[in-house]
Order: sequence, then structure tokens, then C-alpha cells
Amino acid sequence: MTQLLLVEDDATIVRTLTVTLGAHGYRVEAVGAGSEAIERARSGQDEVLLVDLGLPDIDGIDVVRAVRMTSTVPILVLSARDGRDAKVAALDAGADDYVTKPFDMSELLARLRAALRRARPAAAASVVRAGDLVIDRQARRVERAGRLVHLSPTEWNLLDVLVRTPGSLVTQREILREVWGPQYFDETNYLRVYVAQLRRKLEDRPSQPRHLLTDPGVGYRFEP
Amino acid sequence: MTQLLLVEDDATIVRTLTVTLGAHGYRVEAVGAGSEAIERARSGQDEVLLVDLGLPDIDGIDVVRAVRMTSTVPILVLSARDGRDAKVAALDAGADDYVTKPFDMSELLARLRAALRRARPAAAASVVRAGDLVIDRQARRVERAGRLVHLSPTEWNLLDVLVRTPGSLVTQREILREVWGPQYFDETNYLRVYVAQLRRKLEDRPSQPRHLLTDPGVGYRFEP
DNA sequence: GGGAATCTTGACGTCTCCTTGACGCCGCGC
DNA sequence: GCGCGGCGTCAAGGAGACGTCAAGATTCCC
Repeated sequence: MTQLLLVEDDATIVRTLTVTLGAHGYRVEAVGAGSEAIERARSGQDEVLLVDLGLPDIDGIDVVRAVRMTSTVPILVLSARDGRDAKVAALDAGADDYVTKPFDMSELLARLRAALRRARPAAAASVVRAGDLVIDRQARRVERAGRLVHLSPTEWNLLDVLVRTPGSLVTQREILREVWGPQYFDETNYLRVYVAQLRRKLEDRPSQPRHLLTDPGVGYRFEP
Repeated sequence: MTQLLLVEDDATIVRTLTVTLGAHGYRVEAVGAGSEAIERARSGQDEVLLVDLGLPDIDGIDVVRAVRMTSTVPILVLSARDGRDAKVAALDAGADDYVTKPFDMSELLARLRAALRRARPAAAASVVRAGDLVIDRQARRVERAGRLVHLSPTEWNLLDVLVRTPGSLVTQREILREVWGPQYFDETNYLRVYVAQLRRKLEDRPSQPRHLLTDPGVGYRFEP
């Protein structure tokens, strides 16, 4: 269920969208005035905003601008105006997308998915936790017990391959191909050396690893 | 200057867009085939992709999907097809936006701005503290132990790029692009010189830095 | 036009990282 | 009991990246 705030004063459109979006996994909350919308957006309970430009009190573009002052929530603007200037103004005010009425519902849904897809990883970043380890793939950062751990490029690439699929086995061949290149497929020496280095840096007792596990003869896995 | 990869096989459109986008602050690199695009996107040197759907070798949607496997770079799809299905397919494959040809240039520019605004790291707090350092990004002001530290323009720009995402690694390429411009991507000399200058001004023991850290062969990070 | 600040460039010593080989341990099959 | 293969560990060497310094070159401001 995705919480969506609809800012729209036309009761017919509100009804249509509430039903249709509701059928596609959205919980729709509707407000009719821009001032209400700004206040409610501040509470941060909505994951995405759908803003109509034709509001009774405030211009929709000002709503977008006001919300953007305090929030990075995705905003889609709906409008009957197909004018170039309105689009540019809305997008530059901070809107993420602009859909012209009459709009196609499957397109609107696709654009909502796209906006949410972008917004979500940013909020719940691609961070993997395991015991006292924090691995932030985006920031290329590894912490152990709150302290930054320095990894060499190869060490990081190896860890990244394993962490990408937590808990599941990655074959030696696959690791070698990803980290060193396809022609290194039989250099299992490298794996032994670098896995050992990672364990020394990341495990409490490198000789009895809890996170970087060996499947003898097959490959390695990262266990959270 | 923003580095943009244009994936388009029609030479006329390439020429038009290169000129027009170039006049608006984009450095346009064009490739005509999808396979080229996928390979080049992997290098991570482009800040945004503009993909045409009608390519000679691979379907543009597959290009989008392939790039999305390895990258979160913003992708705008250009297409002559106005069909609902094509839009939905492209957006669900990972495109950030879909613009129908013939498109209005000012709208395309606005959509590019919107996509880039989202992609750029959510501006960290305007004031960042680390030890006895106080860095006010908005005021362009740096204090160390309560005393104002003077930075040259380049020194400031470099520090700003690193402080914008505290704790996360910034690649050499990215720093050079942001501070000196895309064509300086291999002038790592500059980095060494300016990082050293910053350390001399900001670190207690420049030879054992605590905040401006090196990841040899990869980049630098600001550690609070 | 002159001086100061800033940027660019090159050289050199130092350090990190990747690679490689040797050795010991363990489990398994003979 | 013994040999064998796979794994973990260690350390050395060389290539390349980095830190440092200082001398031009350039820009900017007065």
C-alpha cells in the first residue's frame, strides 16, 4: 500500500482517481485546497503527491514550490493546460513529472511507479547490515562497530559481488569473472588471498568467519 | 557543464540536439548503436542519458533495461511512438521520463533539469561539522577551531563536492568533472595538489588526515 | 601597469596495492 | 597410515598511485 496525497478540487476527478488508484495499491487521501496540501505535505506521511494546477486558492505551481522547500517527496503535476510554459514552470518549481489531462490511466500509473522507484532507494538506501557491519554500496563505505574500514579497490569489488545477493552462493568462476575479468576464471589463488584479507578486516575471528563463508569447491557467500 | 550521452542513429537529430543542448550547458556525446551505449554507460562518465527508441541494432527499451542493471543514471527516452504501451514499457524498464517526438525543446530542457535535480545528491545539511571544523556550504565559509579559514575558489569547489555527501566516496572522475570540467577527467595531478592544500589548511596533521581521506585508485571521501 | 593570489606543471621520494610463490592445515579416498 | 587436492596464511617484490614541493604561467584587482 502506497500513501498518496491528491490535491484536486474537482469532486468527479477525485472520485475517479480514488477508485482507480485504490485498485492499484494506492491509499488515496484527497485535499481540495493548496494551503491544506502544503500543511499536510509537511507531515511527511505521503509517499507521493499528485497536484492539479487548477486550484481555488493558490496556484498549483506555488504549492509545488512550497512543498519543495521542506520535502523531497515525488510530485506529479496534473493539468488541463498543455502549454509549454506551464510545463516548464511546474518542472522548474520542483515537480518530478507533468501529465496533461485528459491522461491515460496506465500511463499515469507507469509514471507513478517510475517516480516511486527513484524515490525509494534514496530513502532506504542500499545498505546491508550484518552484526556490527554496515555496508553502504552506494557510498562505497564499510563500517565495523561504527568505525570506517578501508578497503582496496579489489577488496571492495569482491565484497560487493558477495553482498549484492546476501545469503546466496556465488561460484568461484562468477566472482573471478566479475572482479578480475573473464580470463581469470581459474585463478582461485586470488580468491583465497582476498577473502582472507576481507575476513581479517571484517570478521571478529577471521579463522571462524560468520559472514564470509566458504562453500568448498564451489564458491563463497555473504551471510547477514 | 553537464555530460550527456545521446543514443540516437539519426544524424540530423544528433546534430540538432548537440547544438541546442550545447548552447544550454550540456556537453553532448553521441553514439548510434545500443550496444555502444550500454558499454559507455558502464563507464559512468555521463550524468544523464537521452535514448531514442528507434535504434538499428537493439531495441531502445532493452538498452534502458541493460543500463539499469548496473547504473542509476537518469534516463530520458525519446520516441516517435506515442503509444500508451511503449510509454509504459519504457518507464517500467527503468526510464525516468518519456518524451514524444516531435518534442518542444524548452520542455525537453525542463525535463532534463528535473531529472538531474533529482539525481544530484540530496543537498546535505548546509552546515557540516567535523571535529573542530565548521563548513557552511551556503555561506561558503569554513572555520577551524573558531577561526575563519580562507580557501581559493578551486579549493572551495573541491571541498564542496566532497562535503556534499559526507562519508561517501567520490570518484576521481566525478570530482574532476565537477570542479574542473568533463575534459579534465584524467588530470589526477590537480587532485593531488589541491587535496594536499586542503589538508594543510584543514587537518591537524596533514600527513595523517582524519577528514579528507584517500581511496587509492578510486577517489576521495570526506569523513566527519 | 604592477603586485598578489591563484592555477598549472613537472620532478622525486614514499606508500599502497596487486601479484606471486611457499608452506601448513584439513578432510577425503585409497 | 599415507598421499592428494583444496583452502588459509604469510611475506616479498615490482608497478603504479600518491604526497610533496617549488618554479613558472596566468589571472585578477588595485
